[in-house]
Amino acid sequence: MDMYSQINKSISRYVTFTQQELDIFNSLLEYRKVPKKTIMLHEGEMCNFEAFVIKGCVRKYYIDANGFEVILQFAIEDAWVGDNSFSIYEDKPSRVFIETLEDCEFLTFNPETKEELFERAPKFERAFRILIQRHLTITQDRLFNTISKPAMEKYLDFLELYPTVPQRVAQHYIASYLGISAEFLSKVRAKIAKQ
Amino acid sequence: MDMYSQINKSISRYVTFTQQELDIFNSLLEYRKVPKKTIMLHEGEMCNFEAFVIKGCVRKYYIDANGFEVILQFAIEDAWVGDNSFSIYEDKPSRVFIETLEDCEFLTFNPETKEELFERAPKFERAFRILIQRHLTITQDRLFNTISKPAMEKYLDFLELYPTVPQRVAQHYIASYLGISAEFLSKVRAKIAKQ
DNA sequence: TGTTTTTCTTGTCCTAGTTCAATGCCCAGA
DNA sequence: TCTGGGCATTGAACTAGGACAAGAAAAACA
Repeated sequence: MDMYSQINKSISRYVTFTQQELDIFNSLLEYRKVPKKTIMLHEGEMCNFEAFVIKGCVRKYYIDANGFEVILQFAIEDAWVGDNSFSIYEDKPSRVFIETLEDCEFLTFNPETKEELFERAPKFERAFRILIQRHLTITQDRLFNTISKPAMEKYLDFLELYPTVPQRVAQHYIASYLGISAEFLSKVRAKIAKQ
Repeated sequence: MDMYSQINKSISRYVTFTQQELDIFNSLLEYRKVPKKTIMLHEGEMCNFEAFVIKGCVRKYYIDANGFEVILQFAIEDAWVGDNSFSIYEDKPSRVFIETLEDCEFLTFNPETKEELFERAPKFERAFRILIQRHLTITQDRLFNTISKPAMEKYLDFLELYPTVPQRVAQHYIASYLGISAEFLSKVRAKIAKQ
């Protein structure tokens, strides 16, 4: 069981590839090991990678006009991170930060190797389209939750959806993800505890 | 200037197609005219279309547990609407409603014709991937705004981003899009007016 | 044209969530 | 083993925005 079996299984979930296609895929991936607390992408930089998480946990976040962080995504094992925003196509610098929260291992593409992949094995275009579609669905659901649910419900939903994350990251990060203050999350938790 | 020139220009924005490819594209599209106030997709149904708006305005929305509507998208000329959620790939029914707010004209795909398009002209896979990517970026920005900005700022941003929409749709729809109550939006507007 | 229905505004009261500050906690590192 | 710096918790005071109600205005429609 080599390091590619994990990513190959993941990419094959909605599209079936031949061994030859997977070989091309794997040959273009670059392995990267990144220590904890490393900022892999700063706002204002061009994002030159798209990373599949083999092991570890990272967060992707904005910083607003008042210096307030808003976490867009926690990426753990089997997830992809990168500035998968549209700005790449308009050559605009990234608006997000990406930071490791644990020691991490990735398999990564850069814009060139990804292009090469699509040229040599066009079926991957489809797989990545579906991937982004899933990402969009998750983001839309989250927007809906953010708007329409009270803090406690949001937190309980989060626990169900990402049961392993609370044990791995600081609570104030989860608060930031939910769009509530760290203090209030603490109060919500206290309320849940005494029920 | 026929009815396809608009959609062809739009789809060619980030990918260049041959005339032959565009011909395939156009031949698979179906023209649809839908009157105002028509619900084109109900929650619980399978979405069998993806529509490019030639003319008119539609809204896409969720209804939450308390019967409260949350608008996900206003689609006007040159935009695409559909339940472009991931659920299509898992054969799950839609969670959203889609309703025309004006008399509308569309060019539409259904799941079969879209598949046929990808088979006969695979380059479209790429164009639709980029399209979804743009959609994702917009949704992420909106999530960020929803979490981090006060109501007035959200409204002013909306005016800048969609300057024509306020003249076309009822204000309480905009409030729902922004995630604030209709009454409060009215108060925000009053405050802006006397400055 | 008047009538009905929908939309918008304004005011009052109320609550979920914020901000700020104080306290204690839990480790990571010397 | 001590120590200092992030974390979490709790409380008190405050506020942005919500809910409700009533009236005004503007569309829709016949």
